[in-house]
Amino acid sequence: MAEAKAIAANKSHSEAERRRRKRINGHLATLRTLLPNTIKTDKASLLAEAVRSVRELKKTTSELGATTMSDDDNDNYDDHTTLMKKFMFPSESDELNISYCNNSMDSDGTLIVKASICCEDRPEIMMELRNALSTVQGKVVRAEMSTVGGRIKCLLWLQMLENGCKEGLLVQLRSALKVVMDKATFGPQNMGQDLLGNKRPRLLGGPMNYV
Amino acid sequence: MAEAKAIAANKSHSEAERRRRKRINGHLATLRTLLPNTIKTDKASLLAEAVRSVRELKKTTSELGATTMSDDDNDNYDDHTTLMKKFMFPSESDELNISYCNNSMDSDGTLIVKASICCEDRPEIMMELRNALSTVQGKVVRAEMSTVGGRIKCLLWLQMLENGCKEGLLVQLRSALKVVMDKATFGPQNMGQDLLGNKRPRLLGGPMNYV
DNA sequence: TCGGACACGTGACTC
DNA sequence: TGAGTCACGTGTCCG
Repeated sequence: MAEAKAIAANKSHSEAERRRRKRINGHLATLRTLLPNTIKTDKASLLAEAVRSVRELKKTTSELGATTMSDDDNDNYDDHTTLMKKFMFPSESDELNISYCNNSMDSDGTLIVKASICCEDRPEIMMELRNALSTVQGKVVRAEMSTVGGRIKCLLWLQMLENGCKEGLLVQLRSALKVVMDKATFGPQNMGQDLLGNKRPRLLGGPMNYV
Repeated sequence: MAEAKAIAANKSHSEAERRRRKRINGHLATLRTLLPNTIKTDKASLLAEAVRSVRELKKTTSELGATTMSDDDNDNYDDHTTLMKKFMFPSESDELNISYCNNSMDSDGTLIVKASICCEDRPEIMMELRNALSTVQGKVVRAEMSTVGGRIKCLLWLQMLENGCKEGLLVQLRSALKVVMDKATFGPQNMGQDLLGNKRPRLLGGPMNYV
């Protein structure tokens, strides 16, 4: 009796352990298909490669300034639209943010500053941005922009040439961009023409057909 | 004698196995520090999370069109400059590429096409790009640009609204962008003014001081 | 008491 | 042969 019990217990125990191993090895196999250069390596090397890849990919995305997706519990990342929305989409409210970029010390000691502006879109905005940026002692080394529904979001990476008085440069940058942002909403040409129909041409966003 | 041998062999065997387990668990621990939401989960769940993260990060980088870094053996990714160069930098030669974007089927069945153009920079190029794109039945949902040394590289993501005659749209897009690209090099205003000194204002790149 | 998760030592296999 | 890796069953701890 007791012996039969013990045998049955042992059996279920080993079976449970087998299931556990199967789960682990299954994930390992999946990982192997996902990673490159991992066709014939052993388990430990596979995990080392996984660590390396995760580090590299995280670095890439953070350098690009992409929002980390793991911040919430939404697992629905299957369509392009969702990714775009999470990555960089103009929001309904005007926004102006300036921050130092991660790992931004350049080889020659200059600093990369990231600025983002979100406001109403309009055709003159590129020229205005150019004018605004010309007042700042920094060089735009990268830009991204996206528009939807008549609003524009623009990300700018500025290489700050002068190491001295960083704070002053940031203040200048902020106020210069703020002018652009506010003009989009409160500027005269906007107040007038918007009521005539939204037919101004745009570089980005909106059906291009009627331009 | 033989028995002592056998015991010694068993000992080294179990020690080797112990080392192996230690290596594996070490990588697992590293992975645990790298991944979020993995403070108190078991080994299998950790690996599942790793799989999820790798998939997500790969998707993010591929959507952004970043070059996969694993393609070569250069491990020196420590500075911003290197990353930028690998990601997107204007090259010396004019380039025009059009391709379908990975995972680009949008929820409403439209297609995302990625176009990249690299040519000489000039202030009118934004306006010219806008004009060129207005001739194509597609909507620019995202753009990235970067300039250095008087050259510009521009990445465009276009959402193709019409499913029919895709190829025709791509041909139109290509020829429209080619006009912009070639005008930068061979256009009249370039031929003339370049010799007068390169003082034309630029939105991106180049010292902004003298604008 | 069960069931899950882990580390351990061992037999089998490969180079 | 010897050193490495793997799957397995088992002992142990925890909720």
